[in-house]
Parts: sequence; C-alpha cells; structure tokens
Amino acid sequence: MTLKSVVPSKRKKPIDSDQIPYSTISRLTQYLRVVEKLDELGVSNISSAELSEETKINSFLVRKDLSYFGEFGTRGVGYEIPVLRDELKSILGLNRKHKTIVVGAGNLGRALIHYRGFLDKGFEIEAVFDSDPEKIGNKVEEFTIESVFNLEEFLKTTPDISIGIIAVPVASAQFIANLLVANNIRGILNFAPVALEVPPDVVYSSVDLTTHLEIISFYITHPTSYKMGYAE
Amino acid sequence: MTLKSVVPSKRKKPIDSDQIPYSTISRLTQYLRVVEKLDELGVSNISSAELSEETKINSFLVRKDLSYFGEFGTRGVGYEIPVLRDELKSILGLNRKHKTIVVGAGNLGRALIHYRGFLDKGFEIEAVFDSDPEKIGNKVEEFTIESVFNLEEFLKTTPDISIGIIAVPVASAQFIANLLVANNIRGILNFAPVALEVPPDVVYSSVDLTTHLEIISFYITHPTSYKMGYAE
DNA sequence: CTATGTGAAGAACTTCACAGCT
DNA sequence: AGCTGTGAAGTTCTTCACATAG
Repeated sequence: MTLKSVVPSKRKKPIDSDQIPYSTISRLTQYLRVVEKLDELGVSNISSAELSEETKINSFLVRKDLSYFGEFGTRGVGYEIPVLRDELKSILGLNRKHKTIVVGAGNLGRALIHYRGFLDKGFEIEAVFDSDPEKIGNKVEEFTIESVFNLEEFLKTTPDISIGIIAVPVASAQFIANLLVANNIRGILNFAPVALEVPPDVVYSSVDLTTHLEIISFYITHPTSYKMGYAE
Repeated sequence: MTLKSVVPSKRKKPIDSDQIPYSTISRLTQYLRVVEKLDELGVSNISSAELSEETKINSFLVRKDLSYFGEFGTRGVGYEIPVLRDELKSILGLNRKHKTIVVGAGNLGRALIHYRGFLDKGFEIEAVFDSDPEKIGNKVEEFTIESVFNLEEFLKTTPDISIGIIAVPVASAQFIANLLVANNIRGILNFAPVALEVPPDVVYSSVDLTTHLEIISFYITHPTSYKMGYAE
C-alpha cells in the first residue's frame, strides 16, 4: 500500500497533540478570528508581522505556532488568507459540525443558550436538560427543557453528540460529568466552579466566569505594569 | 517614622504583582472556592494535600502559590480554613464591593446580566448600556438599558466604577474600550473576540467563550493522553 | 512524626537570530 | 530583498527534596 496521497506533503505535518503547547492551540483560535475577518473583507495575504499587529501576539510566536502544523506561508511574501483559514479550521477540527448538549437550564445555562455565538462557529445545541420539575417542559429559545432522567436515554439513541456543556450547580456537576462520560461524550465544557474528575481520554475544560473578574480585582488592587494576556 | 504597625509581620509578605505568575493568581481563585465551600460545611482545617485533592492542583504548587503571599499554614498541621479564606479574599482584593457596568445588551450582555453568579462574589452591576435605539429603555433584570451616549456622563458622575464589561460586537469593542479608559475605568473584561489595545496601567482581560469549544474540538479531533487544566 | 515553606533542579514555553526559499 | 521556518538561547513556571517548625 503505497498510495501517493498517503505520503505526507511537505506543507503539512502529522499532528501529535501532546507535543504542542496548550497555549498554541488557544492562540490558533485567535489567528482564525483574524483571518476570517480579513477574508470577509477580501484581503488575500497576511504576514506574521500583520497577524501580530492584529492579535498582539509576538510575530516570532505566530510563526512558531503555525510551524508546529506545517509550512503554510511563502517566504518573502507571507500567508495566503484563504489557505491559512482552511488550515486553521482543519487543524482545530472545525470543518464539521459539533453536536452539543447543555445540561442545566438555570441562569447560566439559559444565558449560554440565548447567547448564540457558538452556533455559527459550528457548535449546534441539540438538546437541553435540567433536574428541576418546574423547568422541565419550558422553552429556552427553540429548545424544550428535558428531564435529566432522559439524558442517558437521549445519549444512547443519539450517538453522535460530541460535546456536553455542564451548567449545573457545583453539587451535581461531578454526577453529570460521570453520566456524560459513561455515555461516550468525549468533550466536556464545565461552567460549574469546581474541578471535575474525568478519565484521561475525555477532553475536559473548565471555565469560571467569576475567576476572570477576581483576577482583575487582584491586579486593580495591586497595580503593576504587567500586561495581561488575551483570553485569560 | 518607625511605627510598629508598618513592620511587616512574619505571616504576610508585601505583594509585588509582577513577581507572581499570572497562573498563580488564577489558581488562588480555585483555592478560594474550595475553602469557602468547606468553611460553610464547618470544616476548620485543610492540608495542601487535601487542597490538592479538591482542586487537582499539585500540592507542591499549592504551597508555592500560597508562599508568595506569606506563611499562612502551621507546620505539621495545615491551614486554618477561616484564616486562609480571609487571606485569599484580601489578596484578591475581594473584601470590598466592585462596582461594574455592562456595555452591550445583545444576547451575550443580557446573558451575563441574567447570570447572577458575579453578584454574590462582590461584583455589583450598576448600569447597562447599548447603542441600539430599539433596546434603549428596555429592562434586563432590574436594569434599564441606557444609551452609550450617556456612558461618559454616567462615568463622570459616578466616579467609583472599577470594572467595565464589554459585550459589544467586534467592530465597536475598541471604541468602547477607549471610552472606558478615558473615563478612568481601571479594569476591563472583554467578551468581544478581538484583542484590544489599552494602556499598560489598565487591567485588561479577554474571554472568548467560543475559544474553549474550539480547543475542545482540537483535542477531540487529535486524541491524546494530555490532560487539560482547569479554567482554561 | 507530620506537613509547611523554599532554594535548587527540571520542564515547558517564548524569544531570538539567522539560514533557507521565493 | 523580504519574510518564513526553526534550532538554540533565554526565561518563566513547575516539581522536587529537604530543612524547618510545631
């Protein structure tokens, strides 16, 4: 078996995700924002210096980040925007839809559903669950809130859900995480302010909105010339 | 001038915030979550190993993080929970209220206002602004949406607003940031997916909710044994 | 004997300088 | 001539080992 298409092209490298810094992945999403914006504006080319200007990320780092994945630029010229956009989307796994469910329809869960910013990025909410009998049956946008007792059944009959968003109180977050994991959810985004335990093969990320305000509080209280980074 | 109270006690160190890793500050908020929870449960003492268990943060790192600020523990015993809680709140600048405004009452801005998780942590929303004439005058929770044309006047007459939350579209985010900075807002939490330029003495942090889903998408697409950290 | 606090070692990430293409 | 791609240097953060205190 020596198909030509299997031979890795010079421009792309195989991706070994634990050889790549987590912060690189986070920055890729920022490069993607910029190239998508410029692509819409009809700009066709960008240099690492210009990308640096737009993202405030050092241009050495821009090039280093991209070089983990291949050689997408042209020396002396820069990067072709449509190429870079497609490469970034492909690297990030964004050239397909990701079916997502939201567990917890309290203030935060409903807020996340009302905020539709995820949707046009390829993350589609498929269903919403809550444990409160008062809420079950109510609508949030186009979704009817279902009972968490139906969550397991739902996941068994809808096998291609890739991401679960946890927006339940701290006390039940681990229980929900276990349920998602047991039903083959591979990615979890947790908004409950608690560290969850998940198997190493499950991709888990936790966001605490209050944390960001508390960090700002610290730096306001203890002024410095330190410049905080983007996205944390 | 040799007042005794000026002599630093053995337990506390002066805080020089650019000598302290940013990630340490982020972790302090996680320690605070845990000690507040345990304090409510009436637990009086915790060791770095137990804190590590709760937060999934290595116990060496727990101790190192705390040691930047003083010696809060007792050797052979651990940390007294009420003491640790008060020290953490004091370090983070959380022993006072932080008056906050929200600029942008679209889906995201309204979502943040409906989500009341900030409030009981000491961050009080004082007013909400938008540029859309359709929205001005409408209510979101207890707030009447005001015109951004009144924002400057509001800030001049309400001098103790410490934090501005930006939830406007990308196109106007920098304009709003400039307005906030010009009117002495010292802390900005930006939810628009763009890197803003602010003077070095302004504390600036940017959160892009979609980024977290995109990062999960990457790790789902390129499986690894890499374990992602809390809060990013 | 137990658990903290911390200098020193180690690992990870960022910056740099320049070779390599176009 | 100009900008990318990258090994090597530099820096920052984390882990370790153990002296120290109770």
